[in-house]
Amino acid sequence: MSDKDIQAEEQRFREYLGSKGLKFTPERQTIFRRAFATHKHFEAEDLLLSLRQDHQRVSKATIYRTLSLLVQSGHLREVIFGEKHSHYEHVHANEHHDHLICSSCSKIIEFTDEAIERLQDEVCKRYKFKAESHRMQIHGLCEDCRGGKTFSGPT
Amino acid sequence: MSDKDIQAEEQRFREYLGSKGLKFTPERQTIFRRAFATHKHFEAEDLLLSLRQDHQRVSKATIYRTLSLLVQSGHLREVIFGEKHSHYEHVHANEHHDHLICSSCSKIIEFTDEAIERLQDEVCKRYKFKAESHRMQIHGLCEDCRGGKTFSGPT
DNA sequence: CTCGATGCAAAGTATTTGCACCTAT
DNA sequence: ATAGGTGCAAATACTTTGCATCGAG
Repeated sequence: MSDKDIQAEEQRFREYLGSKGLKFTPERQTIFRRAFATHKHFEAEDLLLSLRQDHQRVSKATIYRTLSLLVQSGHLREVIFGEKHSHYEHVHANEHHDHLICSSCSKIIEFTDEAIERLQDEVCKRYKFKAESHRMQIHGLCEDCRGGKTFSGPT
Repeated sequence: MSDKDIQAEEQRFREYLGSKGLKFTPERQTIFRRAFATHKHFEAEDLLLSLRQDHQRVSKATIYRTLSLLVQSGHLREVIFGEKHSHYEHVHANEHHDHLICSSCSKIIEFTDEAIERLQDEVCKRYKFKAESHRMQIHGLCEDCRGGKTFSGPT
């Protein structure tokens, strides 16, 4: 995602806030930019620490509140990897993908598969279900880890 | 799942415990039976309340400890629906399924789709990934909740 | 100026753990 | 007998909330 794209997204976030009578504060800008500066999954705590390292002080509460807004505005997507807390990833405009999660090294591989997407639509049709979002994860061992067979934990 | 099957599973759980030097206590039996008595998803708290209603007293700690054992023994599967806590479902021997989750009424519809399963295997092959388990969820509105709403699809 | 936003600390949830006593093997 | 199990309450981990103050629109 280019800087220009990020700028555009920031503008869109701004407009989203405006349309809801909410404000675009410096804190929200800081959080927005940091969330889009990284291209991997992160948790609320990661973001907090990352900002702290650069001496940007935003309270934990504001981070949670803003992440929630960014999910509502469609800028972030919540992904849950079997842990008890939320992970986020930013939405590169209309690009959906799913995840392969290595249970040994925790590596996360993203993939897309048109055929699977189509079949999901069919399943929905079968059940007269109106899909809003979906997520699919395959847990197992990645190429590197099947090799040495390092076994480290459950699913 | 028939009573006989459940008996057999209980026996298997007993053996699993034995093989690990663990004990088959009355509490574990109680929890095992209750977990298999219901055929829908449940949370730790549900199980606790259900037992309480029948005047079966098992501590919350023991429930958590036992559910964890049942996951390890392969009797339960953890399913996570985007909420912050775990849901469980018992594993009817080798029958895998996925979920449609209604965001309005929280109804959960189970489905299986051979074609999707096959495509998942292909994705794994593509990434040289050794799958151990996978989960797929589609969030949206169920037939009832779409209610009067006009069809949003084509035609 | 006026709502909405922020920080902080306290309150919630869901789950785990330390410990003294208990029990299946 | 003894390793492991149990209940309880306290501790965790993550997230939300109440409130006084602040600041964007």
